[in-house]
Amino acid sequence: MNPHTIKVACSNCNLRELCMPLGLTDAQIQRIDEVVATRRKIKRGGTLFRNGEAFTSLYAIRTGFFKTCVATEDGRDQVTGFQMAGEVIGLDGIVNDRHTCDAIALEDAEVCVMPFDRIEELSREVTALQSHVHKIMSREIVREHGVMLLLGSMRAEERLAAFLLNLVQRLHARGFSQSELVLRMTREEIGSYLGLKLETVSRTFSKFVEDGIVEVRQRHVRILSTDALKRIVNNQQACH
Amino acid sequence: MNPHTIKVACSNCNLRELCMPLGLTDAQIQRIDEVVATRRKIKRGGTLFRNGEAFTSLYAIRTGFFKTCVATEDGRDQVTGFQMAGEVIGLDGIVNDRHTCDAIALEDAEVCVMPFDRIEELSREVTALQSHVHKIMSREIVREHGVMLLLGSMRAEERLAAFLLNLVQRLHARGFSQSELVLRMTREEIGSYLGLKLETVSRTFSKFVEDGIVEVRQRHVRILSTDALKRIVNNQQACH
DNA sequence: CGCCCTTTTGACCCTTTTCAAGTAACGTGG
DNA sequence: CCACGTTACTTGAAAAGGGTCAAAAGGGCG
Repeated sequence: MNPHTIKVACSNCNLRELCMPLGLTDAQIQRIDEVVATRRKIKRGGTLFRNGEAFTSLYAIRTGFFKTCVATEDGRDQVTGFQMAGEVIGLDGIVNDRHTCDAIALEDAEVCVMPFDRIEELSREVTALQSHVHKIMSREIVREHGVMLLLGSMRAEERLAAFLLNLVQRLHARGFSQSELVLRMTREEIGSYLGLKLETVSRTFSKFVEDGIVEVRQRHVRILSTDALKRIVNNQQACH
Repeated sequence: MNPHTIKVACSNCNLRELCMPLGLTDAQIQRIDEVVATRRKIKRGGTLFRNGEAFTSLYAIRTGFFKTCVATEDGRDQVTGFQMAGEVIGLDGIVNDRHTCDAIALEDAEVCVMPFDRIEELSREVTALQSHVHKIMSREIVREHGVMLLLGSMRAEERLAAFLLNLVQRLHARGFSQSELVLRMTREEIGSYLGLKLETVSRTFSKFVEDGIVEVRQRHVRILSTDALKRIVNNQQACH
């Protein structure tokens, strides 16, 4: 065996608490290692799966950053989410055994391939895994409710503020800064996610900079006032 | 036993093919009857569950029509979906053991109460049920992708056209007309779902009427040209 | 070093919202 | 069954928020 191929199992993965259930016995953790069949590396710009492809597996992101997007025949396109380490993608494929969106890596990435039939088999035996799978799917449904609220009832500034707060909060949960982040996506991709044109995203960033709420240098963003962003999302008066 | 209380089980429910898996053995169908604990009637305007309430069960709609909506503290409100007979609601509650949206009956309704712990227990034994639960959740995720596309990239006419086509298609699958429908919700609720103000919904209906695409009398809608609606959704030229 | 992609900014236009007024339908109670 | 109050719906006019088009500047990668 190649000495460089370190056996990386869920049982000793530092992301386990993000993508796997807690409070398992050692025996159960051993079994859950069986869920991950292989790993797969995807280069920046590469696709993990595409609309129409056969669904076989869910993917847990080990490193890197993805976007998922849906498209229509007439060329409309919508980013449905941005996913980072510890998050699971591919749930859309379960219902029809085909993926209905594209998953594209926004930076070099590595995922754990978890064949879905194996997940189903094992979750019949390990109750904690069964519950975990249900919670992951439910969490995605609730997340999308939030996006619908954003798209349906917020103005441009509110959308961008909510977006930044959400990103930085998820990054912070992974040990990164609460106030600084590097965007992995273009203004156009942000706009597609937020239901705005890229020019509007750019202008809104500029407005935030003018108002002293954030500093922006390219894709590097430093949040100067989290509270101001929260006030914008909550549609409150600035009470400097 | 009350002679008026007819035992209504999944095994002889004509909606079974909508809310339960197909191709079961008789023995499996018997077991699945155990999933439904009770039934519950909700009057028009009543709530099936509310944001913050403890999650215990999923609900299969037997009769009636529901809306689900999320809200923020600052009074923002978003209808996340309209549900009809044979559809399952409550999936949002799984992740945190609390509901995160309200489910409100838009007409007198009856639901089958399916305690979730019982569903999980039984789906460990009946593979078809397990698979079915996964597909229902995945279907909801895919549906919401479609709503995100609508909210993020369509104009008012396109949204309303897509909405009408979706409604009539689901009603047709339940044996109703392909071209006539009765809206169970107000213009305001349609607007909330579509990310539009009620005035815009009203104006867009009026425009469709002017163009001879639909007839509207209050909540009664007759679709005169399904093709025209499809062309609007697909952003195509009218080719009279 | 140079090309290309991304981003910014301006000016103008279009869609939708806002505000307002009036009308129609519905349900409730007498 | 009718009158009344309430809610839902329609329509107009003005305003605002984003979109579109265009041009130019800034970075990054080969």
